[in-house]
Amino acid sequence: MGKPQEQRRKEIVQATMDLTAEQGIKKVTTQAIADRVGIAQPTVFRHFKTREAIFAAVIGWISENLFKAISKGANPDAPADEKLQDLLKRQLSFISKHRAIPKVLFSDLLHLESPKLKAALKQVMSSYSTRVTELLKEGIENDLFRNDLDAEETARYLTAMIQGLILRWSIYEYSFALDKEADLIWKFLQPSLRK
Amino acid sequence: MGKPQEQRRKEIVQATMDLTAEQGIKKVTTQAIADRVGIAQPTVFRHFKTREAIFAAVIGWISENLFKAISKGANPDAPADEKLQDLLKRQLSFISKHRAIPKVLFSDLLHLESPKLKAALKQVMSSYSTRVTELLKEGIENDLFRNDLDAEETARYLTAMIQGLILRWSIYEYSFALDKEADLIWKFLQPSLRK
DNA sequence: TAAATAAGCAATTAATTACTCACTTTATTT
DNA sequence: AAATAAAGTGAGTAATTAATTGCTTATTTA
Repeated sequence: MGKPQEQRRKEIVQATMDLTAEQGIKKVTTQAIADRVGIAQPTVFRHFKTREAIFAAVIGWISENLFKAISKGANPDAPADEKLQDLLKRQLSFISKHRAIPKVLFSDLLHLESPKLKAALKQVMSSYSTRVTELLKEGIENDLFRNDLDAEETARYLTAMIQGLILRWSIYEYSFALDKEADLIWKFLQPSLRK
Repeated sequence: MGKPQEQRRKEIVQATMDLTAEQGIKKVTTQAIADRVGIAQPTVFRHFKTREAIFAAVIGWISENLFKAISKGANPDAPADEKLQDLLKRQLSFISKHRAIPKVLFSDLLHLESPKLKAALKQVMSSYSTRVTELLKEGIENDLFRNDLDAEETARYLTAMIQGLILRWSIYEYSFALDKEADLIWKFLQPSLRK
């Protein structure tokens, strides 16, 4: 045998993410993945049934680690506005370390190419949006945010803004520090959120 | 001869946009385009040198018509805040009528697949951003907007929010009225912009 | 240590698809 | 009406690439 199953799977997922960040999804062929990992192309299919399954695993990895990143070490007793700001910071910091994310997020995968992957990505976004909504509701109840805010609607705006920011970061070849944007955005939105 | 050059080119561009809206860029093969137009596949290459050239023409069409749509009939004497709100409305209204736009905007085209198309798309976005910046500057000078706003930065946030909104609209299969969002967003951002 | 199993590979396949070629049809020009 | 040239086509080509197959090698485990 070669390397044990689990390790190889991880290597393949990691290589796929690296290649995606560098070259975009379309150029990530099973051959390219194999080359990067240092195995033959058919061996890839020993570990994943299809190419799509590899990207499903990538989305799984992103999902799992994004939620770890935005919750790990967060202070649950902080006021809601601080928790929300912290969430933004952690999210942007995490994404800034994983450049494959925007390429996966803004790819043809999302656009009917693969219904399964699309559903998986929607799930990630939806969970994220729910978390933002919760924090907004908490903040509204505690008089930290304007009480005429619609939490769901506001969460959609926040999410939209972040996604747009990430798109720009990706289009401009990661040429600015994504994680530094969190404070600026927060400052800009303050008047729209604050009581 | 068949139809005159210019008309066929337009038909091909239109068919490409329709197919892109329905099925995403990847599935828009030259065969699919030919079928939709009602010509043979090789005939497509009489009118466009390559598939990429077709998409370049699509981006050209979007660019041209977006700028027509956001300027046509606008009142140049209105105050800057009204003009900005109007711009948002017109933009969302235009995009809501052309569902191919998000698929082109959020496609692998943008991600290193084709440097030329990427440059073309960047150009469109950049022109749009410039227009928003101008209106913001005008509004700041005329005391309609907060004078501590950074026009460029604020334009980026606005653009990001709109792009994020469009992404959501596309992911959720156009299931909400995009053009109705303009007023809501404007209302939400009011406190962050207004003097 | 033998049997079973997992991991690996070289060689191929099958499907897709942008693009070409040689030729025909149709419209326009002189 | 003949000449010209643009528009159109059927039949290919060449390249790419996900996935399969049959066989080999290494690792467990019974």
